[in-house]
Amino acid sequence: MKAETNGQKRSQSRHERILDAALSVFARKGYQEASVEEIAAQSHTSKGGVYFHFPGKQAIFLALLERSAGRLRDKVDEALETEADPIARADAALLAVLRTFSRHRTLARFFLVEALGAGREFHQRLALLNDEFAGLIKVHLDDAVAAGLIEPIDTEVAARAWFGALYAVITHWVLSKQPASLEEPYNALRPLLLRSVGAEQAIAAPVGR
Amino acid sequence: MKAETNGQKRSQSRHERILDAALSVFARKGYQEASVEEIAAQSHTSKGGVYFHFPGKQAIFLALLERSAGRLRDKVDEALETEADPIARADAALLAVLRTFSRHRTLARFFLVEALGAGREFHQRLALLNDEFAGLIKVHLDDAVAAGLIEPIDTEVAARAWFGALYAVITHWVLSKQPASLEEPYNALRPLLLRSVGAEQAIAAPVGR
DNA sequence: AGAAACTGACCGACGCGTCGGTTTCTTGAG
DNA sequence: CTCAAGAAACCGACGCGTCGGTCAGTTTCT
Repeated sequence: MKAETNGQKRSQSRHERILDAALSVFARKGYQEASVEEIAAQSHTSKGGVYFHFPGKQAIFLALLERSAGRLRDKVDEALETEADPIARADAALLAVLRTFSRHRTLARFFLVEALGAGREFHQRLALLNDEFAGLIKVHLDDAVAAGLIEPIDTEVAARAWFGALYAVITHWVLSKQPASLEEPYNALRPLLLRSVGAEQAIAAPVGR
Repeated sequence: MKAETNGQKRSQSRHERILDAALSVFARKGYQEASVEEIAAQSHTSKGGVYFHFPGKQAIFLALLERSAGRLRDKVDEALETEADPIARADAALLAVLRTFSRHRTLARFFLVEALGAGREFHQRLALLNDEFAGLIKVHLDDAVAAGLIEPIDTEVAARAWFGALYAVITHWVLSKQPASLEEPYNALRPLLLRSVGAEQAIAAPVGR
């Protein structure tokens, strides 16, 4: 199919431009305060143009959420491929998330702060995404237990605790302006997480920059 | 001064009733969806009556936040008095928070979920409250380090990690309907937290019900 | 020529906050 | 104790700004 016409290309790029603008506006103003008009202006189109591509404001937000989650997922998957040891894989996943957010503060703000303020309709989707990531950690902790690397623990709770700890550290970084890098606090966090599941021997050198 | 007149008493109780209603409505609908009208109805008063006691919707929310935070603080302070050992004190603080939320799901939902969705104006205040609680944990971890109970670590990050872990576990409990009690997951969480700061010897029997 | 993409003026719902008016309480003089 | 007068508390209809969403008309592509 030679469906890759100019029209579709134009449409495609406009579609992306709208999402880019939405990310910027949502991160800057929050969901409620962001107006469709402003997203339209920032993507160099008009309100009607936006409504040609999306059925409504909510859909823009959801689409942006999915796109962002997908990109984050890709980063994590990519990082997972470089490690074999279960503990190292979990560690790599956390580090990948942290590095992505570290480079894209806007994304971090959107994901961790503004998404929660977007309204009841999104809590469900957000909870699923959180569960997905916590579940990812859990899988590797389970592997580590199975491999005898760490002693048996409640990996469900451990995974959620890791997730929450990472979440708290990143969110604090997003909301304050202090630490230039996220990797510095992570170097302090990592040993804590590893020790918490009884994997002190796995504590390696600090992550480089 | 015998200012404790009937009028002030009536006013006081109405004031409280409005906050009680606001807690219920905010927890049920979220900040944006909650209407002042509905809060008025639920507190058996009128819109004008509400506006006599509060300058606006935002002020109601803020007042409720402060009242709730104060009550939680009291619970924590109370729990702290029963323990002497720094690690036990930090543990007691966490448990007090957990138990309070466990008993008042509405409060938990308001504090941990809806408050974030209330808008940009509240992030500052919320961040301060979080810092306050994380700071409380930090103090006791510092004490534990000073007393040689645990080895020196970055207590700032450790405190935030503890906070985040607790936060994640409670939030998951709020959003899902599964575990009847919060104390069960906490019994799994506690050893993790203690181990994370190298205080395994302090792991005592599970908390009773 | 016809379809797809886009424009922006306009509509309508929604809900916060206001305000003139009413009820309930407090006070103190008779 | 009684009652008038002022203060405090309360009521609810309405004004008004805001913004998501619509649509008839225009431009750009195939």
